[in-house]
Amino acid sequence: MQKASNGTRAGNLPEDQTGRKGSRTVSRQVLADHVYEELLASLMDGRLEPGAAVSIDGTARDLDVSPTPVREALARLEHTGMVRRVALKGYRVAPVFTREDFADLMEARLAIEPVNARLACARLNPHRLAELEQTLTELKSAPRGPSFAEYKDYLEADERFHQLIAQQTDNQFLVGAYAALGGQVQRFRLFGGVGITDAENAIAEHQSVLDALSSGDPEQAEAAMAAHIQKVRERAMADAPEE
Amino acid sequence: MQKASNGTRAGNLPEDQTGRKGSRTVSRQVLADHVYEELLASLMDGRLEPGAAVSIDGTARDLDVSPTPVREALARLEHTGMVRRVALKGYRVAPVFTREDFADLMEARLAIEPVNARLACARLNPHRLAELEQTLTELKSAPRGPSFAEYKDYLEADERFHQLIAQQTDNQFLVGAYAALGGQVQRFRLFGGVGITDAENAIAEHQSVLDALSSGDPEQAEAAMAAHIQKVRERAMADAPEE
DNA sequence: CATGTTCAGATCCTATAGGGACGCCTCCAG
DNA sequence: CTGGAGGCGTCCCTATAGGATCTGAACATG
Repeated sequence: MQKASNGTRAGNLPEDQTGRKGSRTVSRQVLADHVYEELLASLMDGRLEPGAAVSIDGTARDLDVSPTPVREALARLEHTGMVRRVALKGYRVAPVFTREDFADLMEARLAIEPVNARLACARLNPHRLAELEQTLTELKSAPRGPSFAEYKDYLEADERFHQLIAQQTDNQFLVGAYAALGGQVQRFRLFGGVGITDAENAIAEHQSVLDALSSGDPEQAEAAMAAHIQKVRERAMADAPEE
Repeated sequence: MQKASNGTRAGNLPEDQTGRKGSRTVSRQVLADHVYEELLASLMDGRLEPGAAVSIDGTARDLDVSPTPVREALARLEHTGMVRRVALKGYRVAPVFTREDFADLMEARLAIEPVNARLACARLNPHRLAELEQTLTELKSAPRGPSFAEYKDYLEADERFHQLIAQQTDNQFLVGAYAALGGQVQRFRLFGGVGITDAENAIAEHQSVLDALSSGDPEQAEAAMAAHIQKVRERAMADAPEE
C-alpha cells in the first residue's frame, strides 16, 4: 500500500492532518502520535501477529511518513511490552503468551485490580456509576459469535469496564499500572488466549463487582474483583491445558 | 554541531563507543540507549531539576550525537513519567510532586510491594537471600550526611532493596509495575521529598522485612512490607506538612 | 549431491538539511 | 518614559541521504 499519487491519502489520519510531503509541511506536530495509534490498533486488531517483524522503513512507506516518527512511535510501544527490539535487527511483535506468562499476568492483576476496586468504591459518584452501568449493559448485549469480529465488542466492553475502575481510583500511578497490564490482557485475549468461554459467568461476576461498588462497600468490591480474576484464571487454565 | 576539536570527548559514553562523526561510523547501534541512560542518570542525580526544559537539539549537542537518537530516548522516557512532552514545545522534566501525588504513589506502592514481598518469599533461594542481606548491610553502613551527595549511597541501597524483592517474584509484570513506581519513588526522594529522617527506624523496618523473608513466612513478609511503606508515608507526611 | 563462497537486496542506524513557529531583544514612535 | 512592531535566534519537526551490516539465494567446487 503506497498511496499512489500524493496529497490525497486513504484517509487514515484525522481531520487535522494535511498533505505534508511535497513541499509545505502544513499540518505540523504529533505525526508520531498518529503512527503510534495506528500501530496500536494493528496490534490490538490482530493484523500484526505475534512474532511478525515490524519494519521501520516498511511501516513508514505504508503510512506515508518518514521513518523518524515511526521510530519514535516504536520506541514508545516497546516500553509497553507490545513489541520488542532485537538489538540491531529491528522490531518484532512480542511473542505469544505461554502458560507461565498468563499465570504471571493474573498474579499481577490480582495484586492491583482488587485494590483498584476498593479505592474506586470510596471515590465513586453517580456519573461514574452510570458509566460503569452503561459499559456492563454493552457487555451483556454484545454479540458473542464464534469468529473474532463477532466478539470484538464484547472484549472491548470487558476491557473498558476494568479500565474505568482503574481510572476511578483518581490515582495516576494505579491507572498507569493497570494500563500497562491491561494492554497485555487485551493482547492476550485476542491471541491464543482465553476466548469467551462461559461468558454468562463472566458477566455475572462483573455484575457482582458493580453491585458491590454501588452498594458502597469497599471490602466487598475488593473481594468481588479478586473472585472475578481468579475465576478468569481458572477458566483460562481449564480451557487451554495444552502446552 | 561543532563540538570543539573532535574525537576527544568528556568521556560520557562507555568504552564501547568510538568516534563516530567524521567519516567512519564505527561503533554502531544502540546510541539511543546510551542517551537514555545518560538522561536517566541526569534525572536521578538531580542535575535536571523538575520543570527544566530538555532541549532535543541541546542534548544532542551536549552528548555529541544527532537529534534522532535523543528523540527516541525521550520518547521512551516520556512513557515512564519522568519527562513530559508539551505538544510542540518540547520536553520538560516532570514537575515536582505535590502532597497528593505522594499520597497516590504510596497508595500504589501499598498495593504492589507487599504482594511482591509475599511472592518473593515463596520463591526465595540462598543466593537471593544473600543479595538482600548484602544490600541491607550497605544500607546500614552508608553515610548519612546532610548534603545530597552524602546520602546518595543510602538512597541507592534503599531503592535496590525494594527492586530486588520485585525481581525475586519472577514475575515480569510485577517487576515492570514496580519499576514504573520505583523510578518515581527515586525521583521523589531526591527532590522536595522525604530525606532520610529517622533512618534508624527505616533500617529497622527493612530488617523486619528481611527477617520475615528469611524465616519463610509469606504472610509476615507481606505484613512487614506493608508496615514499612505505611511508616514511610507517615514520616514523610509529618516531615512536610507544608503546602 | 552437499557444502562453501559470493553477491545483491533489504534493513537498520545516524547525520544533515530545510520549513515553520515561538520567544526575546532591540528599536522607534507617541 | 512607555508601548508596540519588527528582526533575529532558537527550537521542534519531518524528510532525505549515506554508510554499515545482515539475510537469502545463486553459483561454483569437491
